[in-house]
Amino acid sequence: MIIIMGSSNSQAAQLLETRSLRPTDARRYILELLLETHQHYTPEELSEALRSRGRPLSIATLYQNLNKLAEKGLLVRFKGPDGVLRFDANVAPHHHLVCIECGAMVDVKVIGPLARISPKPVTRGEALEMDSWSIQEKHIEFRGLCPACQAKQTRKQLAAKGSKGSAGRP
Amino acid sequence: MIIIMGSSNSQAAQLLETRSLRPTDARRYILELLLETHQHYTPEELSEALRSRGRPLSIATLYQNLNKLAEKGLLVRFKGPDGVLRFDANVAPHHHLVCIECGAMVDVKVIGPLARISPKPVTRGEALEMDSWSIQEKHIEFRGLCPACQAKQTRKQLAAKGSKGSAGRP
DNA sequence: TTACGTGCAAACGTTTTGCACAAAC
DNA sequence: GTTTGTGCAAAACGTTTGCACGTAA
Repeated sequence: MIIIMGSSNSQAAQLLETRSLRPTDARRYILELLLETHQHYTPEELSEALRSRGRPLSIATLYQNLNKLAEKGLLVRFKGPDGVLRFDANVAPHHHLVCIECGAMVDVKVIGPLARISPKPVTRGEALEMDSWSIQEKHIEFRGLCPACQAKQTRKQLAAKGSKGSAGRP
Repeated sequence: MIIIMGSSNSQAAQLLETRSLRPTDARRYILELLLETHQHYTPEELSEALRSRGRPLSIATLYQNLNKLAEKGLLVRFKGPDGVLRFDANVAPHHHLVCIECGAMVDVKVIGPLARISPKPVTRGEALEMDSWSIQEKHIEFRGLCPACQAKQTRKQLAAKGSKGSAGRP
């Protein structure tokens, strides 16, 4: 087997090997796409992206492989706040920027004294229970509007107004 | 903000009135249950809880009313990290303790300099984009094991050991 | 009376599974 | 040759909807 141009092509195959997964086309295509784009794709988005790359996969194969890759730790499988299933090739811990309009997600690190952040009960009944939780991880979601949805909203506002407005925004 | 036990009967009816919703039995039962327990029920859990209180509702009625109550702002409708649909009668902003095993959720406030926490891009492509997000809200999820799942896990470990033990293999 | 709420059953979109065939080891 | 992966179609799951009947205003 010859490997040319060492970018994510070989990386995907290598990752599969490290988990004793057969480096089939389907798996490489999926993994390459997620590694290259750093995006948090839904199965549907993946299906379309793969088709548009000339690598269509049956829906069953797609789901089977996404689940297998996640099970082996090569992908993170999760659902966004909107409940939509997504997969992420960035398996290191990180936080998220989430668009409240379209559900888009971007990975972020956190700047600031995160260690000092701690929970405090809101309701009486839960206060008792809280002591006995074992907290293992803190995950922050920064919620707002992604550039695209912001632009859409701005456009809508301008259209609704008519005359007065502010400077253009790229 | 402590709710006196036993007063929620009329409270539910009152809340319904404030939103011009007919105080039907179905709605009162649902709202009372959520107000009393401060829990983040799934539709299925609600259905069972209502049945065990002698107030069974058809699944259609349950969903229809949950959605209507959420639409009117009496409940918050959202999906947990596991993607399971849940409803919460605590409509004030708050953070969550989430069980990574069973998905249980408890409301918390946050102690600490939350204002100083800010995002920072993880990946190259996203760094450019990040500047143009408008962040409106920070939501923290404290992830770990709830008391019940902790106990379950401890029991399992004890059972698995017997005498000597070292590593556990996932 | 008239509008709205209920509950059944059927529809819906998403994800999973059973199976025969094909590919990888 | 055995094990594993693929893809089709069908099943399963949670949620929503159409409709006839019942109930609150």
